[in-house]
Formats: sequence, structure tokens, C-alpha cells
Amino acid sequence: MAEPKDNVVMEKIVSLCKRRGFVFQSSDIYGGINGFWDYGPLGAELKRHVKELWWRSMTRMRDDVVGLEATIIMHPRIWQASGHVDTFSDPMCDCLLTRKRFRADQVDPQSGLAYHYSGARATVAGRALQAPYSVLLPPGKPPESARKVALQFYQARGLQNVELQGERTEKVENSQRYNPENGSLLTPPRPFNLMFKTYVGPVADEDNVAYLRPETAQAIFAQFKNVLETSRQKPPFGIAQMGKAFRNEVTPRNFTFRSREFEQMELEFFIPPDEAVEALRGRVATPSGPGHPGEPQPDWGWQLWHQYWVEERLRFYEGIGLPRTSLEEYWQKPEELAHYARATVDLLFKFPFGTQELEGIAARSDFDLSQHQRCSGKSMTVFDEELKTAWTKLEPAHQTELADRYRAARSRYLQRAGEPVEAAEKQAAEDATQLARGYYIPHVIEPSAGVDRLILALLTHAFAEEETTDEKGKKETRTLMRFHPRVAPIKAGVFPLLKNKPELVRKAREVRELLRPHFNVFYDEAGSIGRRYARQDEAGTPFGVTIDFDTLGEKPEALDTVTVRHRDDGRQERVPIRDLVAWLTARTV
RNA sequence: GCGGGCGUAGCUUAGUGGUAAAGCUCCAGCCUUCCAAGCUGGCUAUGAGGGUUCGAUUCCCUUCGCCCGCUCCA
Repeated sequence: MAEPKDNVVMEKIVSLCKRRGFVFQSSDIYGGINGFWDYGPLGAELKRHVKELWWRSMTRMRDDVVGLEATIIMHPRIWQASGHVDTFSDPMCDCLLTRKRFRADQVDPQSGLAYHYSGARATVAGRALQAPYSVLLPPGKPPESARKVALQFYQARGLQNVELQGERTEKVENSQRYNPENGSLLTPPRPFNLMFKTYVGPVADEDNVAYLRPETAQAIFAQFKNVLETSRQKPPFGIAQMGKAFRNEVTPRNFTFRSREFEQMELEFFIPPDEAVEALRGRVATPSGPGHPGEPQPDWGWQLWHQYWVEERLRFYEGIGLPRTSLEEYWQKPEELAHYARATVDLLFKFPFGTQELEGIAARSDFDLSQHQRCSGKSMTVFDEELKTAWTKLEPAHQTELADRYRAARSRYLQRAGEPVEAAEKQAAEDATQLARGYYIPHVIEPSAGVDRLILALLTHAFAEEETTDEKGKKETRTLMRFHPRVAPIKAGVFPLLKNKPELVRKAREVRELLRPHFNVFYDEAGSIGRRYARQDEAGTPFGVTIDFDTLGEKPEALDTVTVRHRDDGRQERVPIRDLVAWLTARTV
């Protein structure tokens, strides 16, 4: 995925973002804070439009998705069930010589003779360094190789012509304290918690630790039963949520791409397990080829649902101005998948700094709800009357086959989750019995997108520079943001051709008031008309509405019409004022 | 977290151990009949803290931030 990086373009974009008010550094006047960014007036509008379009396409335009708005701080056990407490806090240690980082529990245990040193002295300058250090010498290697590593260590700390001090040796068995590659001592294991920790209530002690959510998804799983029971939905259906999430990233980089506080748009789409679909419909439909599989069908299995959501999401991106040519689909290889995932597709965008993930669409099996069922003790099953009836009509052999498949899958999950084999088998058999009675834990397809990454993608995709030559032959660079009109922060600029003609100004203000209830419009009378167009080009405003003398009736046939000027090509057309709202609506909604 | 580079106005850059310069932007006024025109005037900066010095934007230290590489990325 390595690509040539274009820093110059990124720097121009960052500069424009600040200059025009798209993105500012958080806490700027105090020197900023690493990994946090604010949206200025134009950025806030852009982000709002993107979120509204997502919410609209995911919930309002569909019968089968409902919304949720959960808190950022939740019961800490949620993060134990999800696995975040464990996976976010692996102790890490670094090689003292090469700085290479290891997960403390994954270092290959080493045996041999450890050479300990209390410090070293520079023979020429006479400088001494009191810094304990050790090297592990594997069996059969000469002691000189251990000393050589130790010399490198002290030389790296600024000593010349090193003389080692306080050498002593010690037998070591199966130690994880040394780098298997060079024998160098590692730093002590240090916890690496990527979740932001806080305390609920005024007393900050370990009993009331809580975390800022590192993803919005878990709230959806935790509220699954409440939503199911109140929304009159049943699988296949989804719960959508937008909201802030927090990760204490090791290295925030690439402008807003990897921030510590960021916003997600996530859908958890719940489907019956394939065994239930087969019992109900007699078969499980699987993808017949690439592309959008069309309207959802009752016999779809997880693979078709997964493909469906990948294609739906691609359509969404196309609809807001990111063509397929700007995106890449990456199907994770089996060895890259999380253990609970059956398939994951990353939608990548070609950023100037490399091709990077915008959204992941994961088929997550029934892992998430199962985890919460186990950890909370509350049932996460769905009852399907139709399934219960259909099951009784199956051939006994078919019943056995489906129940076996379901039981095996449940057992695999339970064993991976750490249940002893015997208990897992027993529980899985019970789950299979429940399936026959119409109860199952839904499987999940999860399209999970980063809002701020998408905003950055839109910004970098929209950014354009054009060389223009004015009438004096002077070359100029015109900067413009070619946002899709649907996401553009300002939909139209409204300008009187001249500022010092009160009748033009009055009419222009009327037009502004006419448009204001429908669109974000910007009135500007300062400077030449060309300058005002150029200012709006940098803000990415797709249309300029200019009130001139024809509007006032200089040419009677043009009375009450305005010039509409197109951002991308400077084209102009004449539109009657009474048609303006409809004209703009057709192009910006 | 480690190593390297950088930090002067809103932006892009200049410069100096002794009054901080310019272009663009922005604001006000005049002018202007469709693409950054012109004239006049104006606002705004040495990232922060400490040290050396009579005096520091310049030298030193610390810190914060940005960029690059490494590392990490459930």
C-alpha cells in the first residue's frame, strides 16, 4: 500500500483549512494539543452535511434501520466484554539497543548466561556513565559477543573508547527480559492503555474507573434488546449511531486522519444465522457475482448481506462526490481477520499521504451479542415464531444437519471465548435446541466509518489549483474546492454586482432572505465581483448568484432574473428569481 | 515512545546579539456594469517558559506543536 507521498499538497490543504476556517488546531492559543482538531465555520457546515446525509440514507430512507444516541461513558464491563480492556492494555517493552518494541507476553523466552554491567567509562575523556545494562549470551557463544553488544549500548549513549565496568554473570532460564535477536536487555514491561480512563463520581479511586468509549459500536450491542423490544423491528434490521469516540493513539499523524478524539458513523445490521435462513427458506442464497446484489431478499445469507452493505456504502461515497476511482476495496486476507470476523472489506481512499482506510465493513458473526450475553448474563436471543414453525416442517435429517452446524459454530465461539471444552459443548448443544424452538443470537454486519477521515478525504479530493492568466498576461493560481454541491458548506454566494448602487444591494439582500430558509447562503458585497467569486471558490461554494442591472429591468425581458455562476467552469446562466429555490434544491439536495 | 528537521502577522516568506521587512489575505473608505483591477488608510507576528547578556527573535536549556523516518494501529 506504500505510495509516493505528496507533502506539498497536504501542506497546502492544511494551510487552506486554517486560512478559510475549515480546520483549526485544538487549543491553538495554548500551543495546540497533539491529536485533537477543531472544525471552523466552514468545516462545521461540511461535517454537518456529511453526517446528515449519512443519517438520512441509513435511517430515514430505509424501513429496516433505526437510530440510537448513547453515552460516551458506559459501564466499564462493556469494555471487558468487547475485549478492549485486554487488547488495549498490552504491556509493551522496548529493546534498549535498537528501540524495537515487543509485546511483553510475546517475547520468545531465552536461556543462557546473562552479563550484567553497572556502567561504563570513557577511557580518553574519563567520563563515566552509571547505567546498569545486561546482555544475554546464548549457550555456545563467546563472551566477547556479549561485551560487543554492551559496548554498542554505552557508545550509543555518547561514550567514546568505552571500558565496561562491574561485569558479573548469572545463569538465566526462559527469560522474556531479553531481545531474542541481539540479547540486549529490554525495558521493563510498561502498560499501554489506548483507552482514555476517567473516574465516575468525585472520588478518583480504582472502584469507579470508567473509560471514554473507543468505539460507538458497543453501545448498540448493549442496547440491542431495548431497541428490539421498542422499535417493532426484527432481523434483518439495523441500528445506526453517530458519535464521538476516543483512542489514546500512539502516534497521531497526517493532519486529522488519526486523531485521539474522533467521530464515527456506525451501523450494526443484525441478521439471522444462515442455519435459520435455511430452515425458513429452504436455502441460503449466496453471491452470484460482484456488484450490487439488488433489493434485500429473505433468503440472503451473511455473505450476500455483507456484499450488499459494501455496495451500499460505495454508492453513498459516490453520492457525495468520491467516485469509485478515488476509492479502493480491500478484502482482508483470512490471516488478517480478527478471530471473530468472517470477512472484512476496507474501503480505502487515495489520500496524498497514502491509500488509507475510510470505512470497514465487517461480517462479525454472532460474536458481539454472544460476548454481552455471556458477560452480562442477559439473553441476547431473538425469538422468531416463523422459524419455530418452519423447523417442525423440516425433514428430520435436515433438522439434524442444521442443528449440528449451529452447534459446531456455537461451540467454536464458546471455546475461543475461553470456556472449557465440556462446558462449551454442553452450552452449544443447548443453543442448538433453542434454535429449533425459534431462538437465535443474531449475526452482525458492521459498516463502520470515520467521519473525520471522510471529511479529510472530501477536502483532499476537492482541492484543486488552476493556472490562470489575466488580461495583463500575469499568471495566477486559482485555488478552488470542488465539493459535491450536496456537501458544500455554503450552497450559494449572493452578490450585488456593485456595492455603491443601493437598488442592487437592496435586491441582493432580498434574494438572500429568500434563499436563507432553504440553504446555507453567504451574502458578500465587498470588493470586485471577481474577487467575491474567487473567495467562494476557495470555500467550495458551487453557485454564485449575482444581482445586476438586468435584474432591475435594464433589459425588460430579464427583469427579476439573476446570473448564476458555476464554480467549476465559470459558466453563467440566467435564472428567474422565483425559480431559484427549486433550481438550487435540484442541485444541492 | 525513539531519532532527525522545523517553528517570525490569518497565509507564504525575509532578516538581525541593538527600532522586525515584504507580498497576499482581511477590515474601512473611494472607485468599479461579471471572474483575485486601482487608490487611500488600518489591524495583526518572533509557539511557551527559563537561562546567558547592558540588551535575545537570534546563543543555551526545557517544554509544546508541526513535518519526516521508526514503532504502534484491537
